[in-house]
Amino acid sequence: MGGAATILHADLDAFYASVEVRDNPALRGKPVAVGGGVVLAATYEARRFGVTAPIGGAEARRRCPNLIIVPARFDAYVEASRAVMAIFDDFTPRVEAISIDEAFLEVGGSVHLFGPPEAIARRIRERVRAEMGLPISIGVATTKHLAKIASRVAKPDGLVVVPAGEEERFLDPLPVGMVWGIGPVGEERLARYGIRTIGELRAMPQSSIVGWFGDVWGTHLWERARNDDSRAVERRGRAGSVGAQSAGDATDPERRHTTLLALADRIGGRMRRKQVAGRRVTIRIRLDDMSLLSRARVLSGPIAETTPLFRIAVELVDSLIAERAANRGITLVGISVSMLEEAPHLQMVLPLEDEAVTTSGSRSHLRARELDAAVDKARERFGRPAVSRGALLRGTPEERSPTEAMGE
DNA sequence: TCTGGGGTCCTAGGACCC
DNA sequence: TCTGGGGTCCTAGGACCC
Repeated sequence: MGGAATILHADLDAFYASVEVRDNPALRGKPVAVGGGVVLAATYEARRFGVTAPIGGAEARRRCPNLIIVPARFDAYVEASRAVMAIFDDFTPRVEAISIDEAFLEVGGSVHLFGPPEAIARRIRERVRAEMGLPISIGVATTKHLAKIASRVAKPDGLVVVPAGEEERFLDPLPVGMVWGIGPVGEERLARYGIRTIGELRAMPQSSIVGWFGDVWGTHLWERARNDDSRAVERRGRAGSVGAQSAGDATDPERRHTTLLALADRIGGRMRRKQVAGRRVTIRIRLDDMSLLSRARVLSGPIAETTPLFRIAVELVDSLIAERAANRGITLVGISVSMLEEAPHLQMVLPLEDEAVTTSGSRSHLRARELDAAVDKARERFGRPAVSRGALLRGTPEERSPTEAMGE
């Protein structure tokens, strides 16, 4: 089976909460949660009381009366994440960041410089502790999947190495919920067949698992149970979608439209900053019973402008509500844009570009682009709240703009 | 215990084409 | 005569991850 154990999975412990404790020593050793309405992260002292993301703030206080709740500072977390990833880069060029607080590292090529993988893992942990003041756990194994499980077992603030040849002995006693991709629903389904550990899952014939979970998923799970995972560590390309959502009462149309505009604006701004545009717009609503409904539209050309995105979203959301959720409470709305393409020309409107845009798009498309550019620029100088787009909300969507900015 | 916001991937079924 | 099989694209929904 496979080669040597050269894949690291590094995972910062209780990341947001650890940053808060680091920056405010008075919090050290105390039960701390980050968030407000909902707990986003909690220190291990708080977890002992059952405070885990994502429970509500009120419930968290009930479980742990001494809990200290601090608001999230996302800028600080992004900054800390970048610095930690830069430390990883010092040990290997093959770093695959999979979220703000975790990454895979392939260190097979770094052994001649820094010693065996276990030594590299130890040095990384020391540097992150010394330079960033943050605890980090690392798993070392022959595959990504196993390294990820190993880092979970290592938590908090630990290191677990699974040498080549030891994979099954390590995996078999662990609960199936540790397998990446098996959540509460999958765990429950497997329990009905009497399968609770990875070893029990591994003992099942592939045909049974495929029968339960479908072709693709079943095969994935079967392979993961036997550590059959050949995925390489690769630097990530850009994301496949850009989205935003907002929980809260959106039953009233006016309020809903205001929320949708804010979401479209946030998404549009992010897309323009990343220089991408997308062809599919998906909206999502949540009803008062927590059920979710979605609707999508594929456009003939990609968009990244706030105005058309807003108008398409309103249309999809309102028609979905009219057809499927009239007289129901709406508790969340969300927009997402996918099927992204590079769009390097989006950010600025230059004089020369006017012609190109007018011939390939419509006149209103160009105006939307100019408006976006102006708003983006003003925000850069004066900050977000300085500029709002009140005019878009007056009247019905149809009255606002003469042309649909989607493809022609 | 009724819970945020950002994502990914998969399934099933329908429309449509040859 | 309503009938094959294969492929692609799209829509809606679900589960999962951090």
